[in-house]
Amino acid sequence: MDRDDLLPIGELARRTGLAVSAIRYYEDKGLVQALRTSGNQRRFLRSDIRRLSFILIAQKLGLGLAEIEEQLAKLPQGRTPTVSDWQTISRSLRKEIDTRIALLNRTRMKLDECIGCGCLSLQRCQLYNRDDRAGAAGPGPRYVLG
Amino acid sequence: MDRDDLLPIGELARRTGLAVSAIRYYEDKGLVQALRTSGNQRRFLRSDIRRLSFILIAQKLGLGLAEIEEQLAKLPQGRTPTVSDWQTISRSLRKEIDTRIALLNRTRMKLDECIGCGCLSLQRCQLYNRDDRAGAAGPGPRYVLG
DNA sequence: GTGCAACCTAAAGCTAACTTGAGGTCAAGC
DNA sequence: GCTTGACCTCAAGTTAGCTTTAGGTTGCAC
Repeated sequence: MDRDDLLPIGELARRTGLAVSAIRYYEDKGLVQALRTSGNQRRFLRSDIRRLSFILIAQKLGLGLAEIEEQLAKLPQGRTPTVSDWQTISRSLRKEIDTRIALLNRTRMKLDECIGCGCLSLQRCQLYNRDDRAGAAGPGPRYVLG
Repeated sequence: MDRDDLLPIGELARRTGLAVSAIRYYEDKGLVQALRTSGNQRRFLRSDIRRLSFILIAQKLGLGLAEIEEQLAKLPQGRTPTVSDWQTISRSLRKEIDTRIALLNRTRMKLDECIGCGCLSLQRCQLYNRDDRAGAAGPGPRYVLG
């Protein structure tokens, strides 16, 4: 881990596509940590590129920064993350993706039925009928939204 | 369309699971319209239940209110939406879902490769390698994020 | 040793999508 | 006719996730 492995914030921004201000914001929120030069400038580890990239991907999945931090908390404090550190965290992300795909499939199936029956605007709609007919099973399109 | 078909805002809230304040907000944004009683209270059509439910579903898909409004704009102004009105709009939503599922599948595939190779933390990562190795193809995990 | 881009902090501003609060009105039951 | 809960408006507040602004410092190149 020699000097050359330490990146100034601008370089990290270039590598990740993030804005410098965003990275500082993440540091503030505890999602990344930076070393400091004698002149108080931030210096990041190479491994922070992955860390930030992970944040980007997880965000796309709709996770909030707080949840992402929980995931990242599984990574080691002092040392650079190993292969299996990232494997653990990736698997967890994969589960998240699976869940989302399943939910979308469910929604799509219901929607297909709707397209067929013209639902969404009719009494016999699979999505809303329960509430609309009975008005007792709790409000809204919860059937589809889980 | 007699009197009984007109719902006060609280009833609509109950039916959709939305907060009264949220419905007022949507009206303000032009997503729903309300009739008014002589005493200036809002009265909604039954069909607004679907309209609001549609908003809820579309939101779950990550659409913003502005985009949702675009969709809803396809519905007729004066009259109650027909079967085929909703079919049109549902099909459009279905496309959106398809896109999202495809993106998630792509991300998952890449992530699977990563779990196998330990990526995310290594040089040979499929997700980041391009940038990290070449540093030229543009920043960040764009490969996966599209 | 000087210039200037890149860096620093702290605070304020921004957008989305609402909620909350203040102060007042409406309408249905007793 | 009075109480009470549901309704009204308008303005301000809230959370997330940043960006922008202002005013100042660092560090590398010439």
